[in-house]
Parts: sequence; C-alpha cells; structure tokens
Amino acid sequence: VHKANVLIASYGRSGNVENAKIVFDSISQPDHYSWNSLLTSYARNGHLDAAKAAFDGMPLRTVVSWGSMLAAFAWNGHLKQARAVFDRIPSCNVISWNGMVTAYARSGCIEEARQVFNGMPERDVLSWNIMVQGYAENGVLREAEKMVSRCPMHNVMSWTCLFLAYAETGNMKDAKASFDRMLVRDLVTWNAMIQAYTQNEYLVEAEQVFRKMPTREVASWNTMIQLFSTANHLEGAKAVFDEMPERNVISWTSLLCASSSSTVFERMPQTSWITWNAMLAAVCQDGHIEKALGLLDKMPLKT
RNA sequence: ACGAUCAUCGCCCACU
Repeated sequence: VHKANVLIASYGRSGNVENAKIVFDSISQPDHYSWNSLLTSYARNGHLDAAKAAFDGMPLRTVVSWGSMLAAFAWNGHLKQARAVFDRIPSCNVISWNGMVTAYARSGCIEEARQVFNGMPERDVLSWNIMVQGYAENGVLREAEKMVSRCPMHNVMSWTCLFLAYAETGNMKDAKASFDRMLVRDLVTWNAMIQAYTQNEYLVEAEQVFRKMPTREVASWNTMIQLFSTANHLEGAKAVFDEMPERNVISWTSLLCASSSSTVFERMPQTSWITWNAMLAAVCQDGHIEKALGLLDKMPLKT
C-alpha cells in the first residue's frame, strides 16, 4: 500500500491526475495516506470539485486532509471557503496555521495574514518566511524588515527575500546594506547579489562579488555570461562559458542570447521552449522571415 | 512492533 501511496503522490505532483486515480483504485484497502494523496492530487491540479468529493468521501479526515482542502481553496482564489475550512479544523497544527497565513498573504490581504500570524500559538521558520515574503511582495519593506529582525531563527530565505525586495526597487545602496547586515548567507544569496548588480548594470561590482564568493555554482557562472552579454562583450561571455566547470540549458541559452548565433543553437545538447523563443527572436531581429517560419515549424512547443 | 509514504513557504540564473 505504501508504495502505491508514493505513486499516487508523485503522479499528483506531476499533474497526472488520471494515473493517480487509477493507482488509487487499484488499492483494495486504501488507508488515510492513500486518501490524502488522492485529495492533494486533485487539489494541486485545480480539480476543486473532485477534491471536495474525495474529502467528503474519505472515511477518516486527518489534519493533513483539512490542510489539503484549505490549500485547495486558497490556490483557486476562494479565500472565504479557505477560511471556513480553517475555522472547522478540529486540531490545528503549525502547518494549518501557516496555510491560512499563506492564503491571505498570497491574495494580498496582508493585514489579515498578520492577524492570523499574531494569533498563532507557535511559529516555525515558514511562518516567519511567509510573512516576510508577503510584505516584500506587497512592497511594505519596513514591515518585512521588522519581521526579519524579530524572527528568532536565523533564516537565510527570509534575508534573501528581503534583499531581493530592496534590489527590485533599484536602490542598490539599500540592497547592499541589507546584504551586509545578513548574519547568514548561502549560495542563493550570493547569486542574488551578483544578479542584482548585473541587472542594474553595476558590472564592476558584480564581478567583484563573483570573485569574492566562497563557492560558486552554475547559476553564478550563468550570471557572469549575462554580465558580459549586457556589456556587449561577446568574447568575455564566450570565455566564461568555456571556463565554467559545468553547463546547463540556461548557460547555453545565455550564450545564445549574447551571440545570436545559430551555430550555438545547433550545438546545444538540450533545449527548452525559452531557447526556441530566444533563437526565434534573434532571427526575427535580423529580418530573416524565411528562417523564422522554418523555426516555427520545427518548434516542439509553441506559446 | 517501531519506522517509512500525504498537507503549508521554497528564496537566485535564460526568451517575452
């Protein structure tokens, strides 16, 4: 049974609701894990009615089932219903509370989110994170900042979210200051820093940060390609590309954007629809209508 | 027997 349950859950995660249901039906004695997995498969993929039916039909509703249902409503924009579910949960845990906070925060009801957050009997890292992200997304940087400093755990993700919110305003002074104030940083933080500099065309600073980084990963290198690309420095971009220890689709696509060259495109080991769009854009820019149409024909997925 | 599988955030890099 438990193997089947895992299957249901993974089908659900990949959006394959039909298969999830088939597996579920093949179980002679589904337990509450099976039911919950089925429920979340529906919930995650927008099948609200099916989710409701599963919820009503299940023999035993655990706090997980309630949580799924809450998330299902929240995801589909039914805040009121989500709230109704929340109010009826027999025994809330942190996750249920977080779910409710998330529901409000994501719908832009940051005040309500805050109220729920304030009423929480206990909070975990996620609770704080959701609030920080919520404030940051709504541009209330002062509150986001307060949240981060009040948070008892040192949480990289919160710090990074706050940093990104500053960076988005284009005020690199504030962004840098918040970066410097961080007590903990991880790769993502560093990557975000060079990315922010690059985007705001502080190319020298970006490269300095890149050099200073304790470790690097593909994303860091990719940003360096883009750095040279924004500087119109094709040779530099190529040099980075050759120098980097490993490459992914994004590396290739970045190089493609820098060079607009179809030879790069042909050499690519993998492509994605973004790659195709990038190539298409480059070809159109050069006015090669025939080529563009040819590309369009060959495109695996048109958007 | 216990455990393991299910719900909430998941933050950084490519086209538009």
